[in-house]
Amino acid sequence: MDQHDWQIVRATPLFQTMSKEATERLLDGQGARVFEKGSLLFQQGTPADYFFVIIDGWVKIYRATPDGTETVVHVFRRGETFAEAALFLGGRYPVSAETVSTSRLLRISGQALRRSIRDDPDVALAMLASASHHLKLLVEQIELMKRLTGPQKLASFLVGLCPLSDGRCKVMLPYEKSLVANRLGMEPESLSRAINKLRPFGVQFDKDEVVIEDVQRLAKFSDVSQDEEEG
Amino acid sequence: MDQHDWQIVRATPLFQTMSKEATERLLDGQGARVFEKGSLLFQQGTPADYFFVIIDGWVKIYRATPDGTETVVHVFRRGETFAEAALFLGGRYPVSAETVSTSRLLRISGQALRRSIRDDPDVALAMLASASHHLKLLVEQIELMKRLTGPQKLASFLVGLCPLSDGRCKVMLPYEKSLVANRLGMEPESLSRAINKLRPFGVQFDKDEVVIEDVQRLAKFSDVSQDEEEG
DNA sequence: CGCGGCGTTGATCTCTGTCAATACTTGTGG
DNA sequence: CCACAAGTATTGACAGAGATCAACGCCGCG
Repeated sequence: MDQHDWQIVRATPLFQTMSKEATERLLDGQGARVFEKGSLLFQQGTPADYFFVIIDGWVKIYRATPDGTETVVHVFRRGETFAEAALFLGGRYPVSAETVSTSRLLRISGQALRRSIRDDPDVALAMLASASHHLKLLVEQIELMKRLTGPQKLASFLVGLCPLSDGRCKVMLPYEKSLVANRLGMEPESLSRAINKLRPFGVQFDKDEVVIEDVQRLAKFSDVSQDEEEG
Repeated sequence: MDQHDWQIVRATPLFQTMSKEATERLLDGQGARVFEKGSLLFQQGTPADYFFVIIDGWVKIYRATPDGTETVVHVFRRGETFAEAALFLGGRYPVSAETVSTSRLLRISGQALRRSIRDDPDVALAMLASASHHLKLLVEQIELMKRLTGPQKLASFLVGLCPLSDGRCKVMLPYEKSLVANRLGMEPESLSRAINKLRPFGVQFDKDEVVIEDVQRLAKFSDVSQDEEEG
């Protein structure tokens, strides 16, 4: 693993509070593996033996429903870990995971993790911090889903993509629009319409490139009751 | 703490995998305290020093939004623990908590918990199992919110209230309908209408008493696309 | 008795899902 | 280089679900 990858690992919520030694022990000298776009990392219901660190790329976590449709629970990005929780839940993944872009991932053994937790209380605390962080993310997502309209959800999604919190900003949609739509709990058609409704607020879409005139204004739009701004 | 309370504690996801000794150390000889309906247990943004075990009653976890409305994230019941996660998240509660019925709660110090985790790896694993359980609940709730219509959400809520998984069942709504509505992500008016739509499926409402003719039928209704049953 | 909180009902409107038709993109093979 | 097919995105028309607004009933309480 090179210096760059190491930096990303050390910046994750899970590893940032963990000691250098404990981290190295867990990684066990393994490097990141490349997964093509669309690779199934694990499937709902199968034994949970590993968790993952995303060095680069995007991974969707989803549940398949009886009638074949899938519900995207979350899409993780570079610098995040996922599936740690599954290792403590009776040994089976409660969701499925798939790369939605070509990605580089570290795979870490659940066995090793358990051993580390037993050996080093700090690892345990780091795990708890990371799990709590995930909880918080989900809580926020629930709130978001309940409160906001389609265009507002899109706005808050875009704001989350921006590296800056104000001013002008150009970002790229990290994955397909149909996935963005699912992620935001709407149909692709509704996403298209949401995109148009955002245009008057200084958001220009061109393919998968998005130019946001004023990030703060967009953030405001996603927070306040929709018609308090000029339309 | 009497025998009965102890049994409830030992049945929680958190304590069931924890040793008897570790549990006793955490409880520290303290008994359950009674909280009137409407008691604020902690407020979003304040320092997170304790977590709670519900011996009896119901507690809502919610977030206040800028414009004054509140979004209910979850309502916990007897035999559940909550706010553990907050103890590992930079020291502040990210949500508020309030009893929605008169309740008996155990309050456990975050300090003591951290100490226990350092002393005993099994406590750490129990905590992780519990956090993972909460994660799973939230994931399920997200899926539920995205996929189901109002009546279906109500149906799945009622099924969750039933002690049995089939046959006839009579339950009481544990808290006000307006809270049920918020919990299910809809307006009180829509809940009223959902109640009516469930009547043809063998669900009778009388005030806060609900008689369900056939729990399994109701469960099926909440799972399948709405119009596959007679209506 | 009258007030206030909660719940229901009705009318209306808005948003989103659905279905169908049409672009646009990409990759394939001639 | 072009033709074609498959996947993906957009647009329009329509219907249904739910929000909103307003009115009213119910009930507990001073």
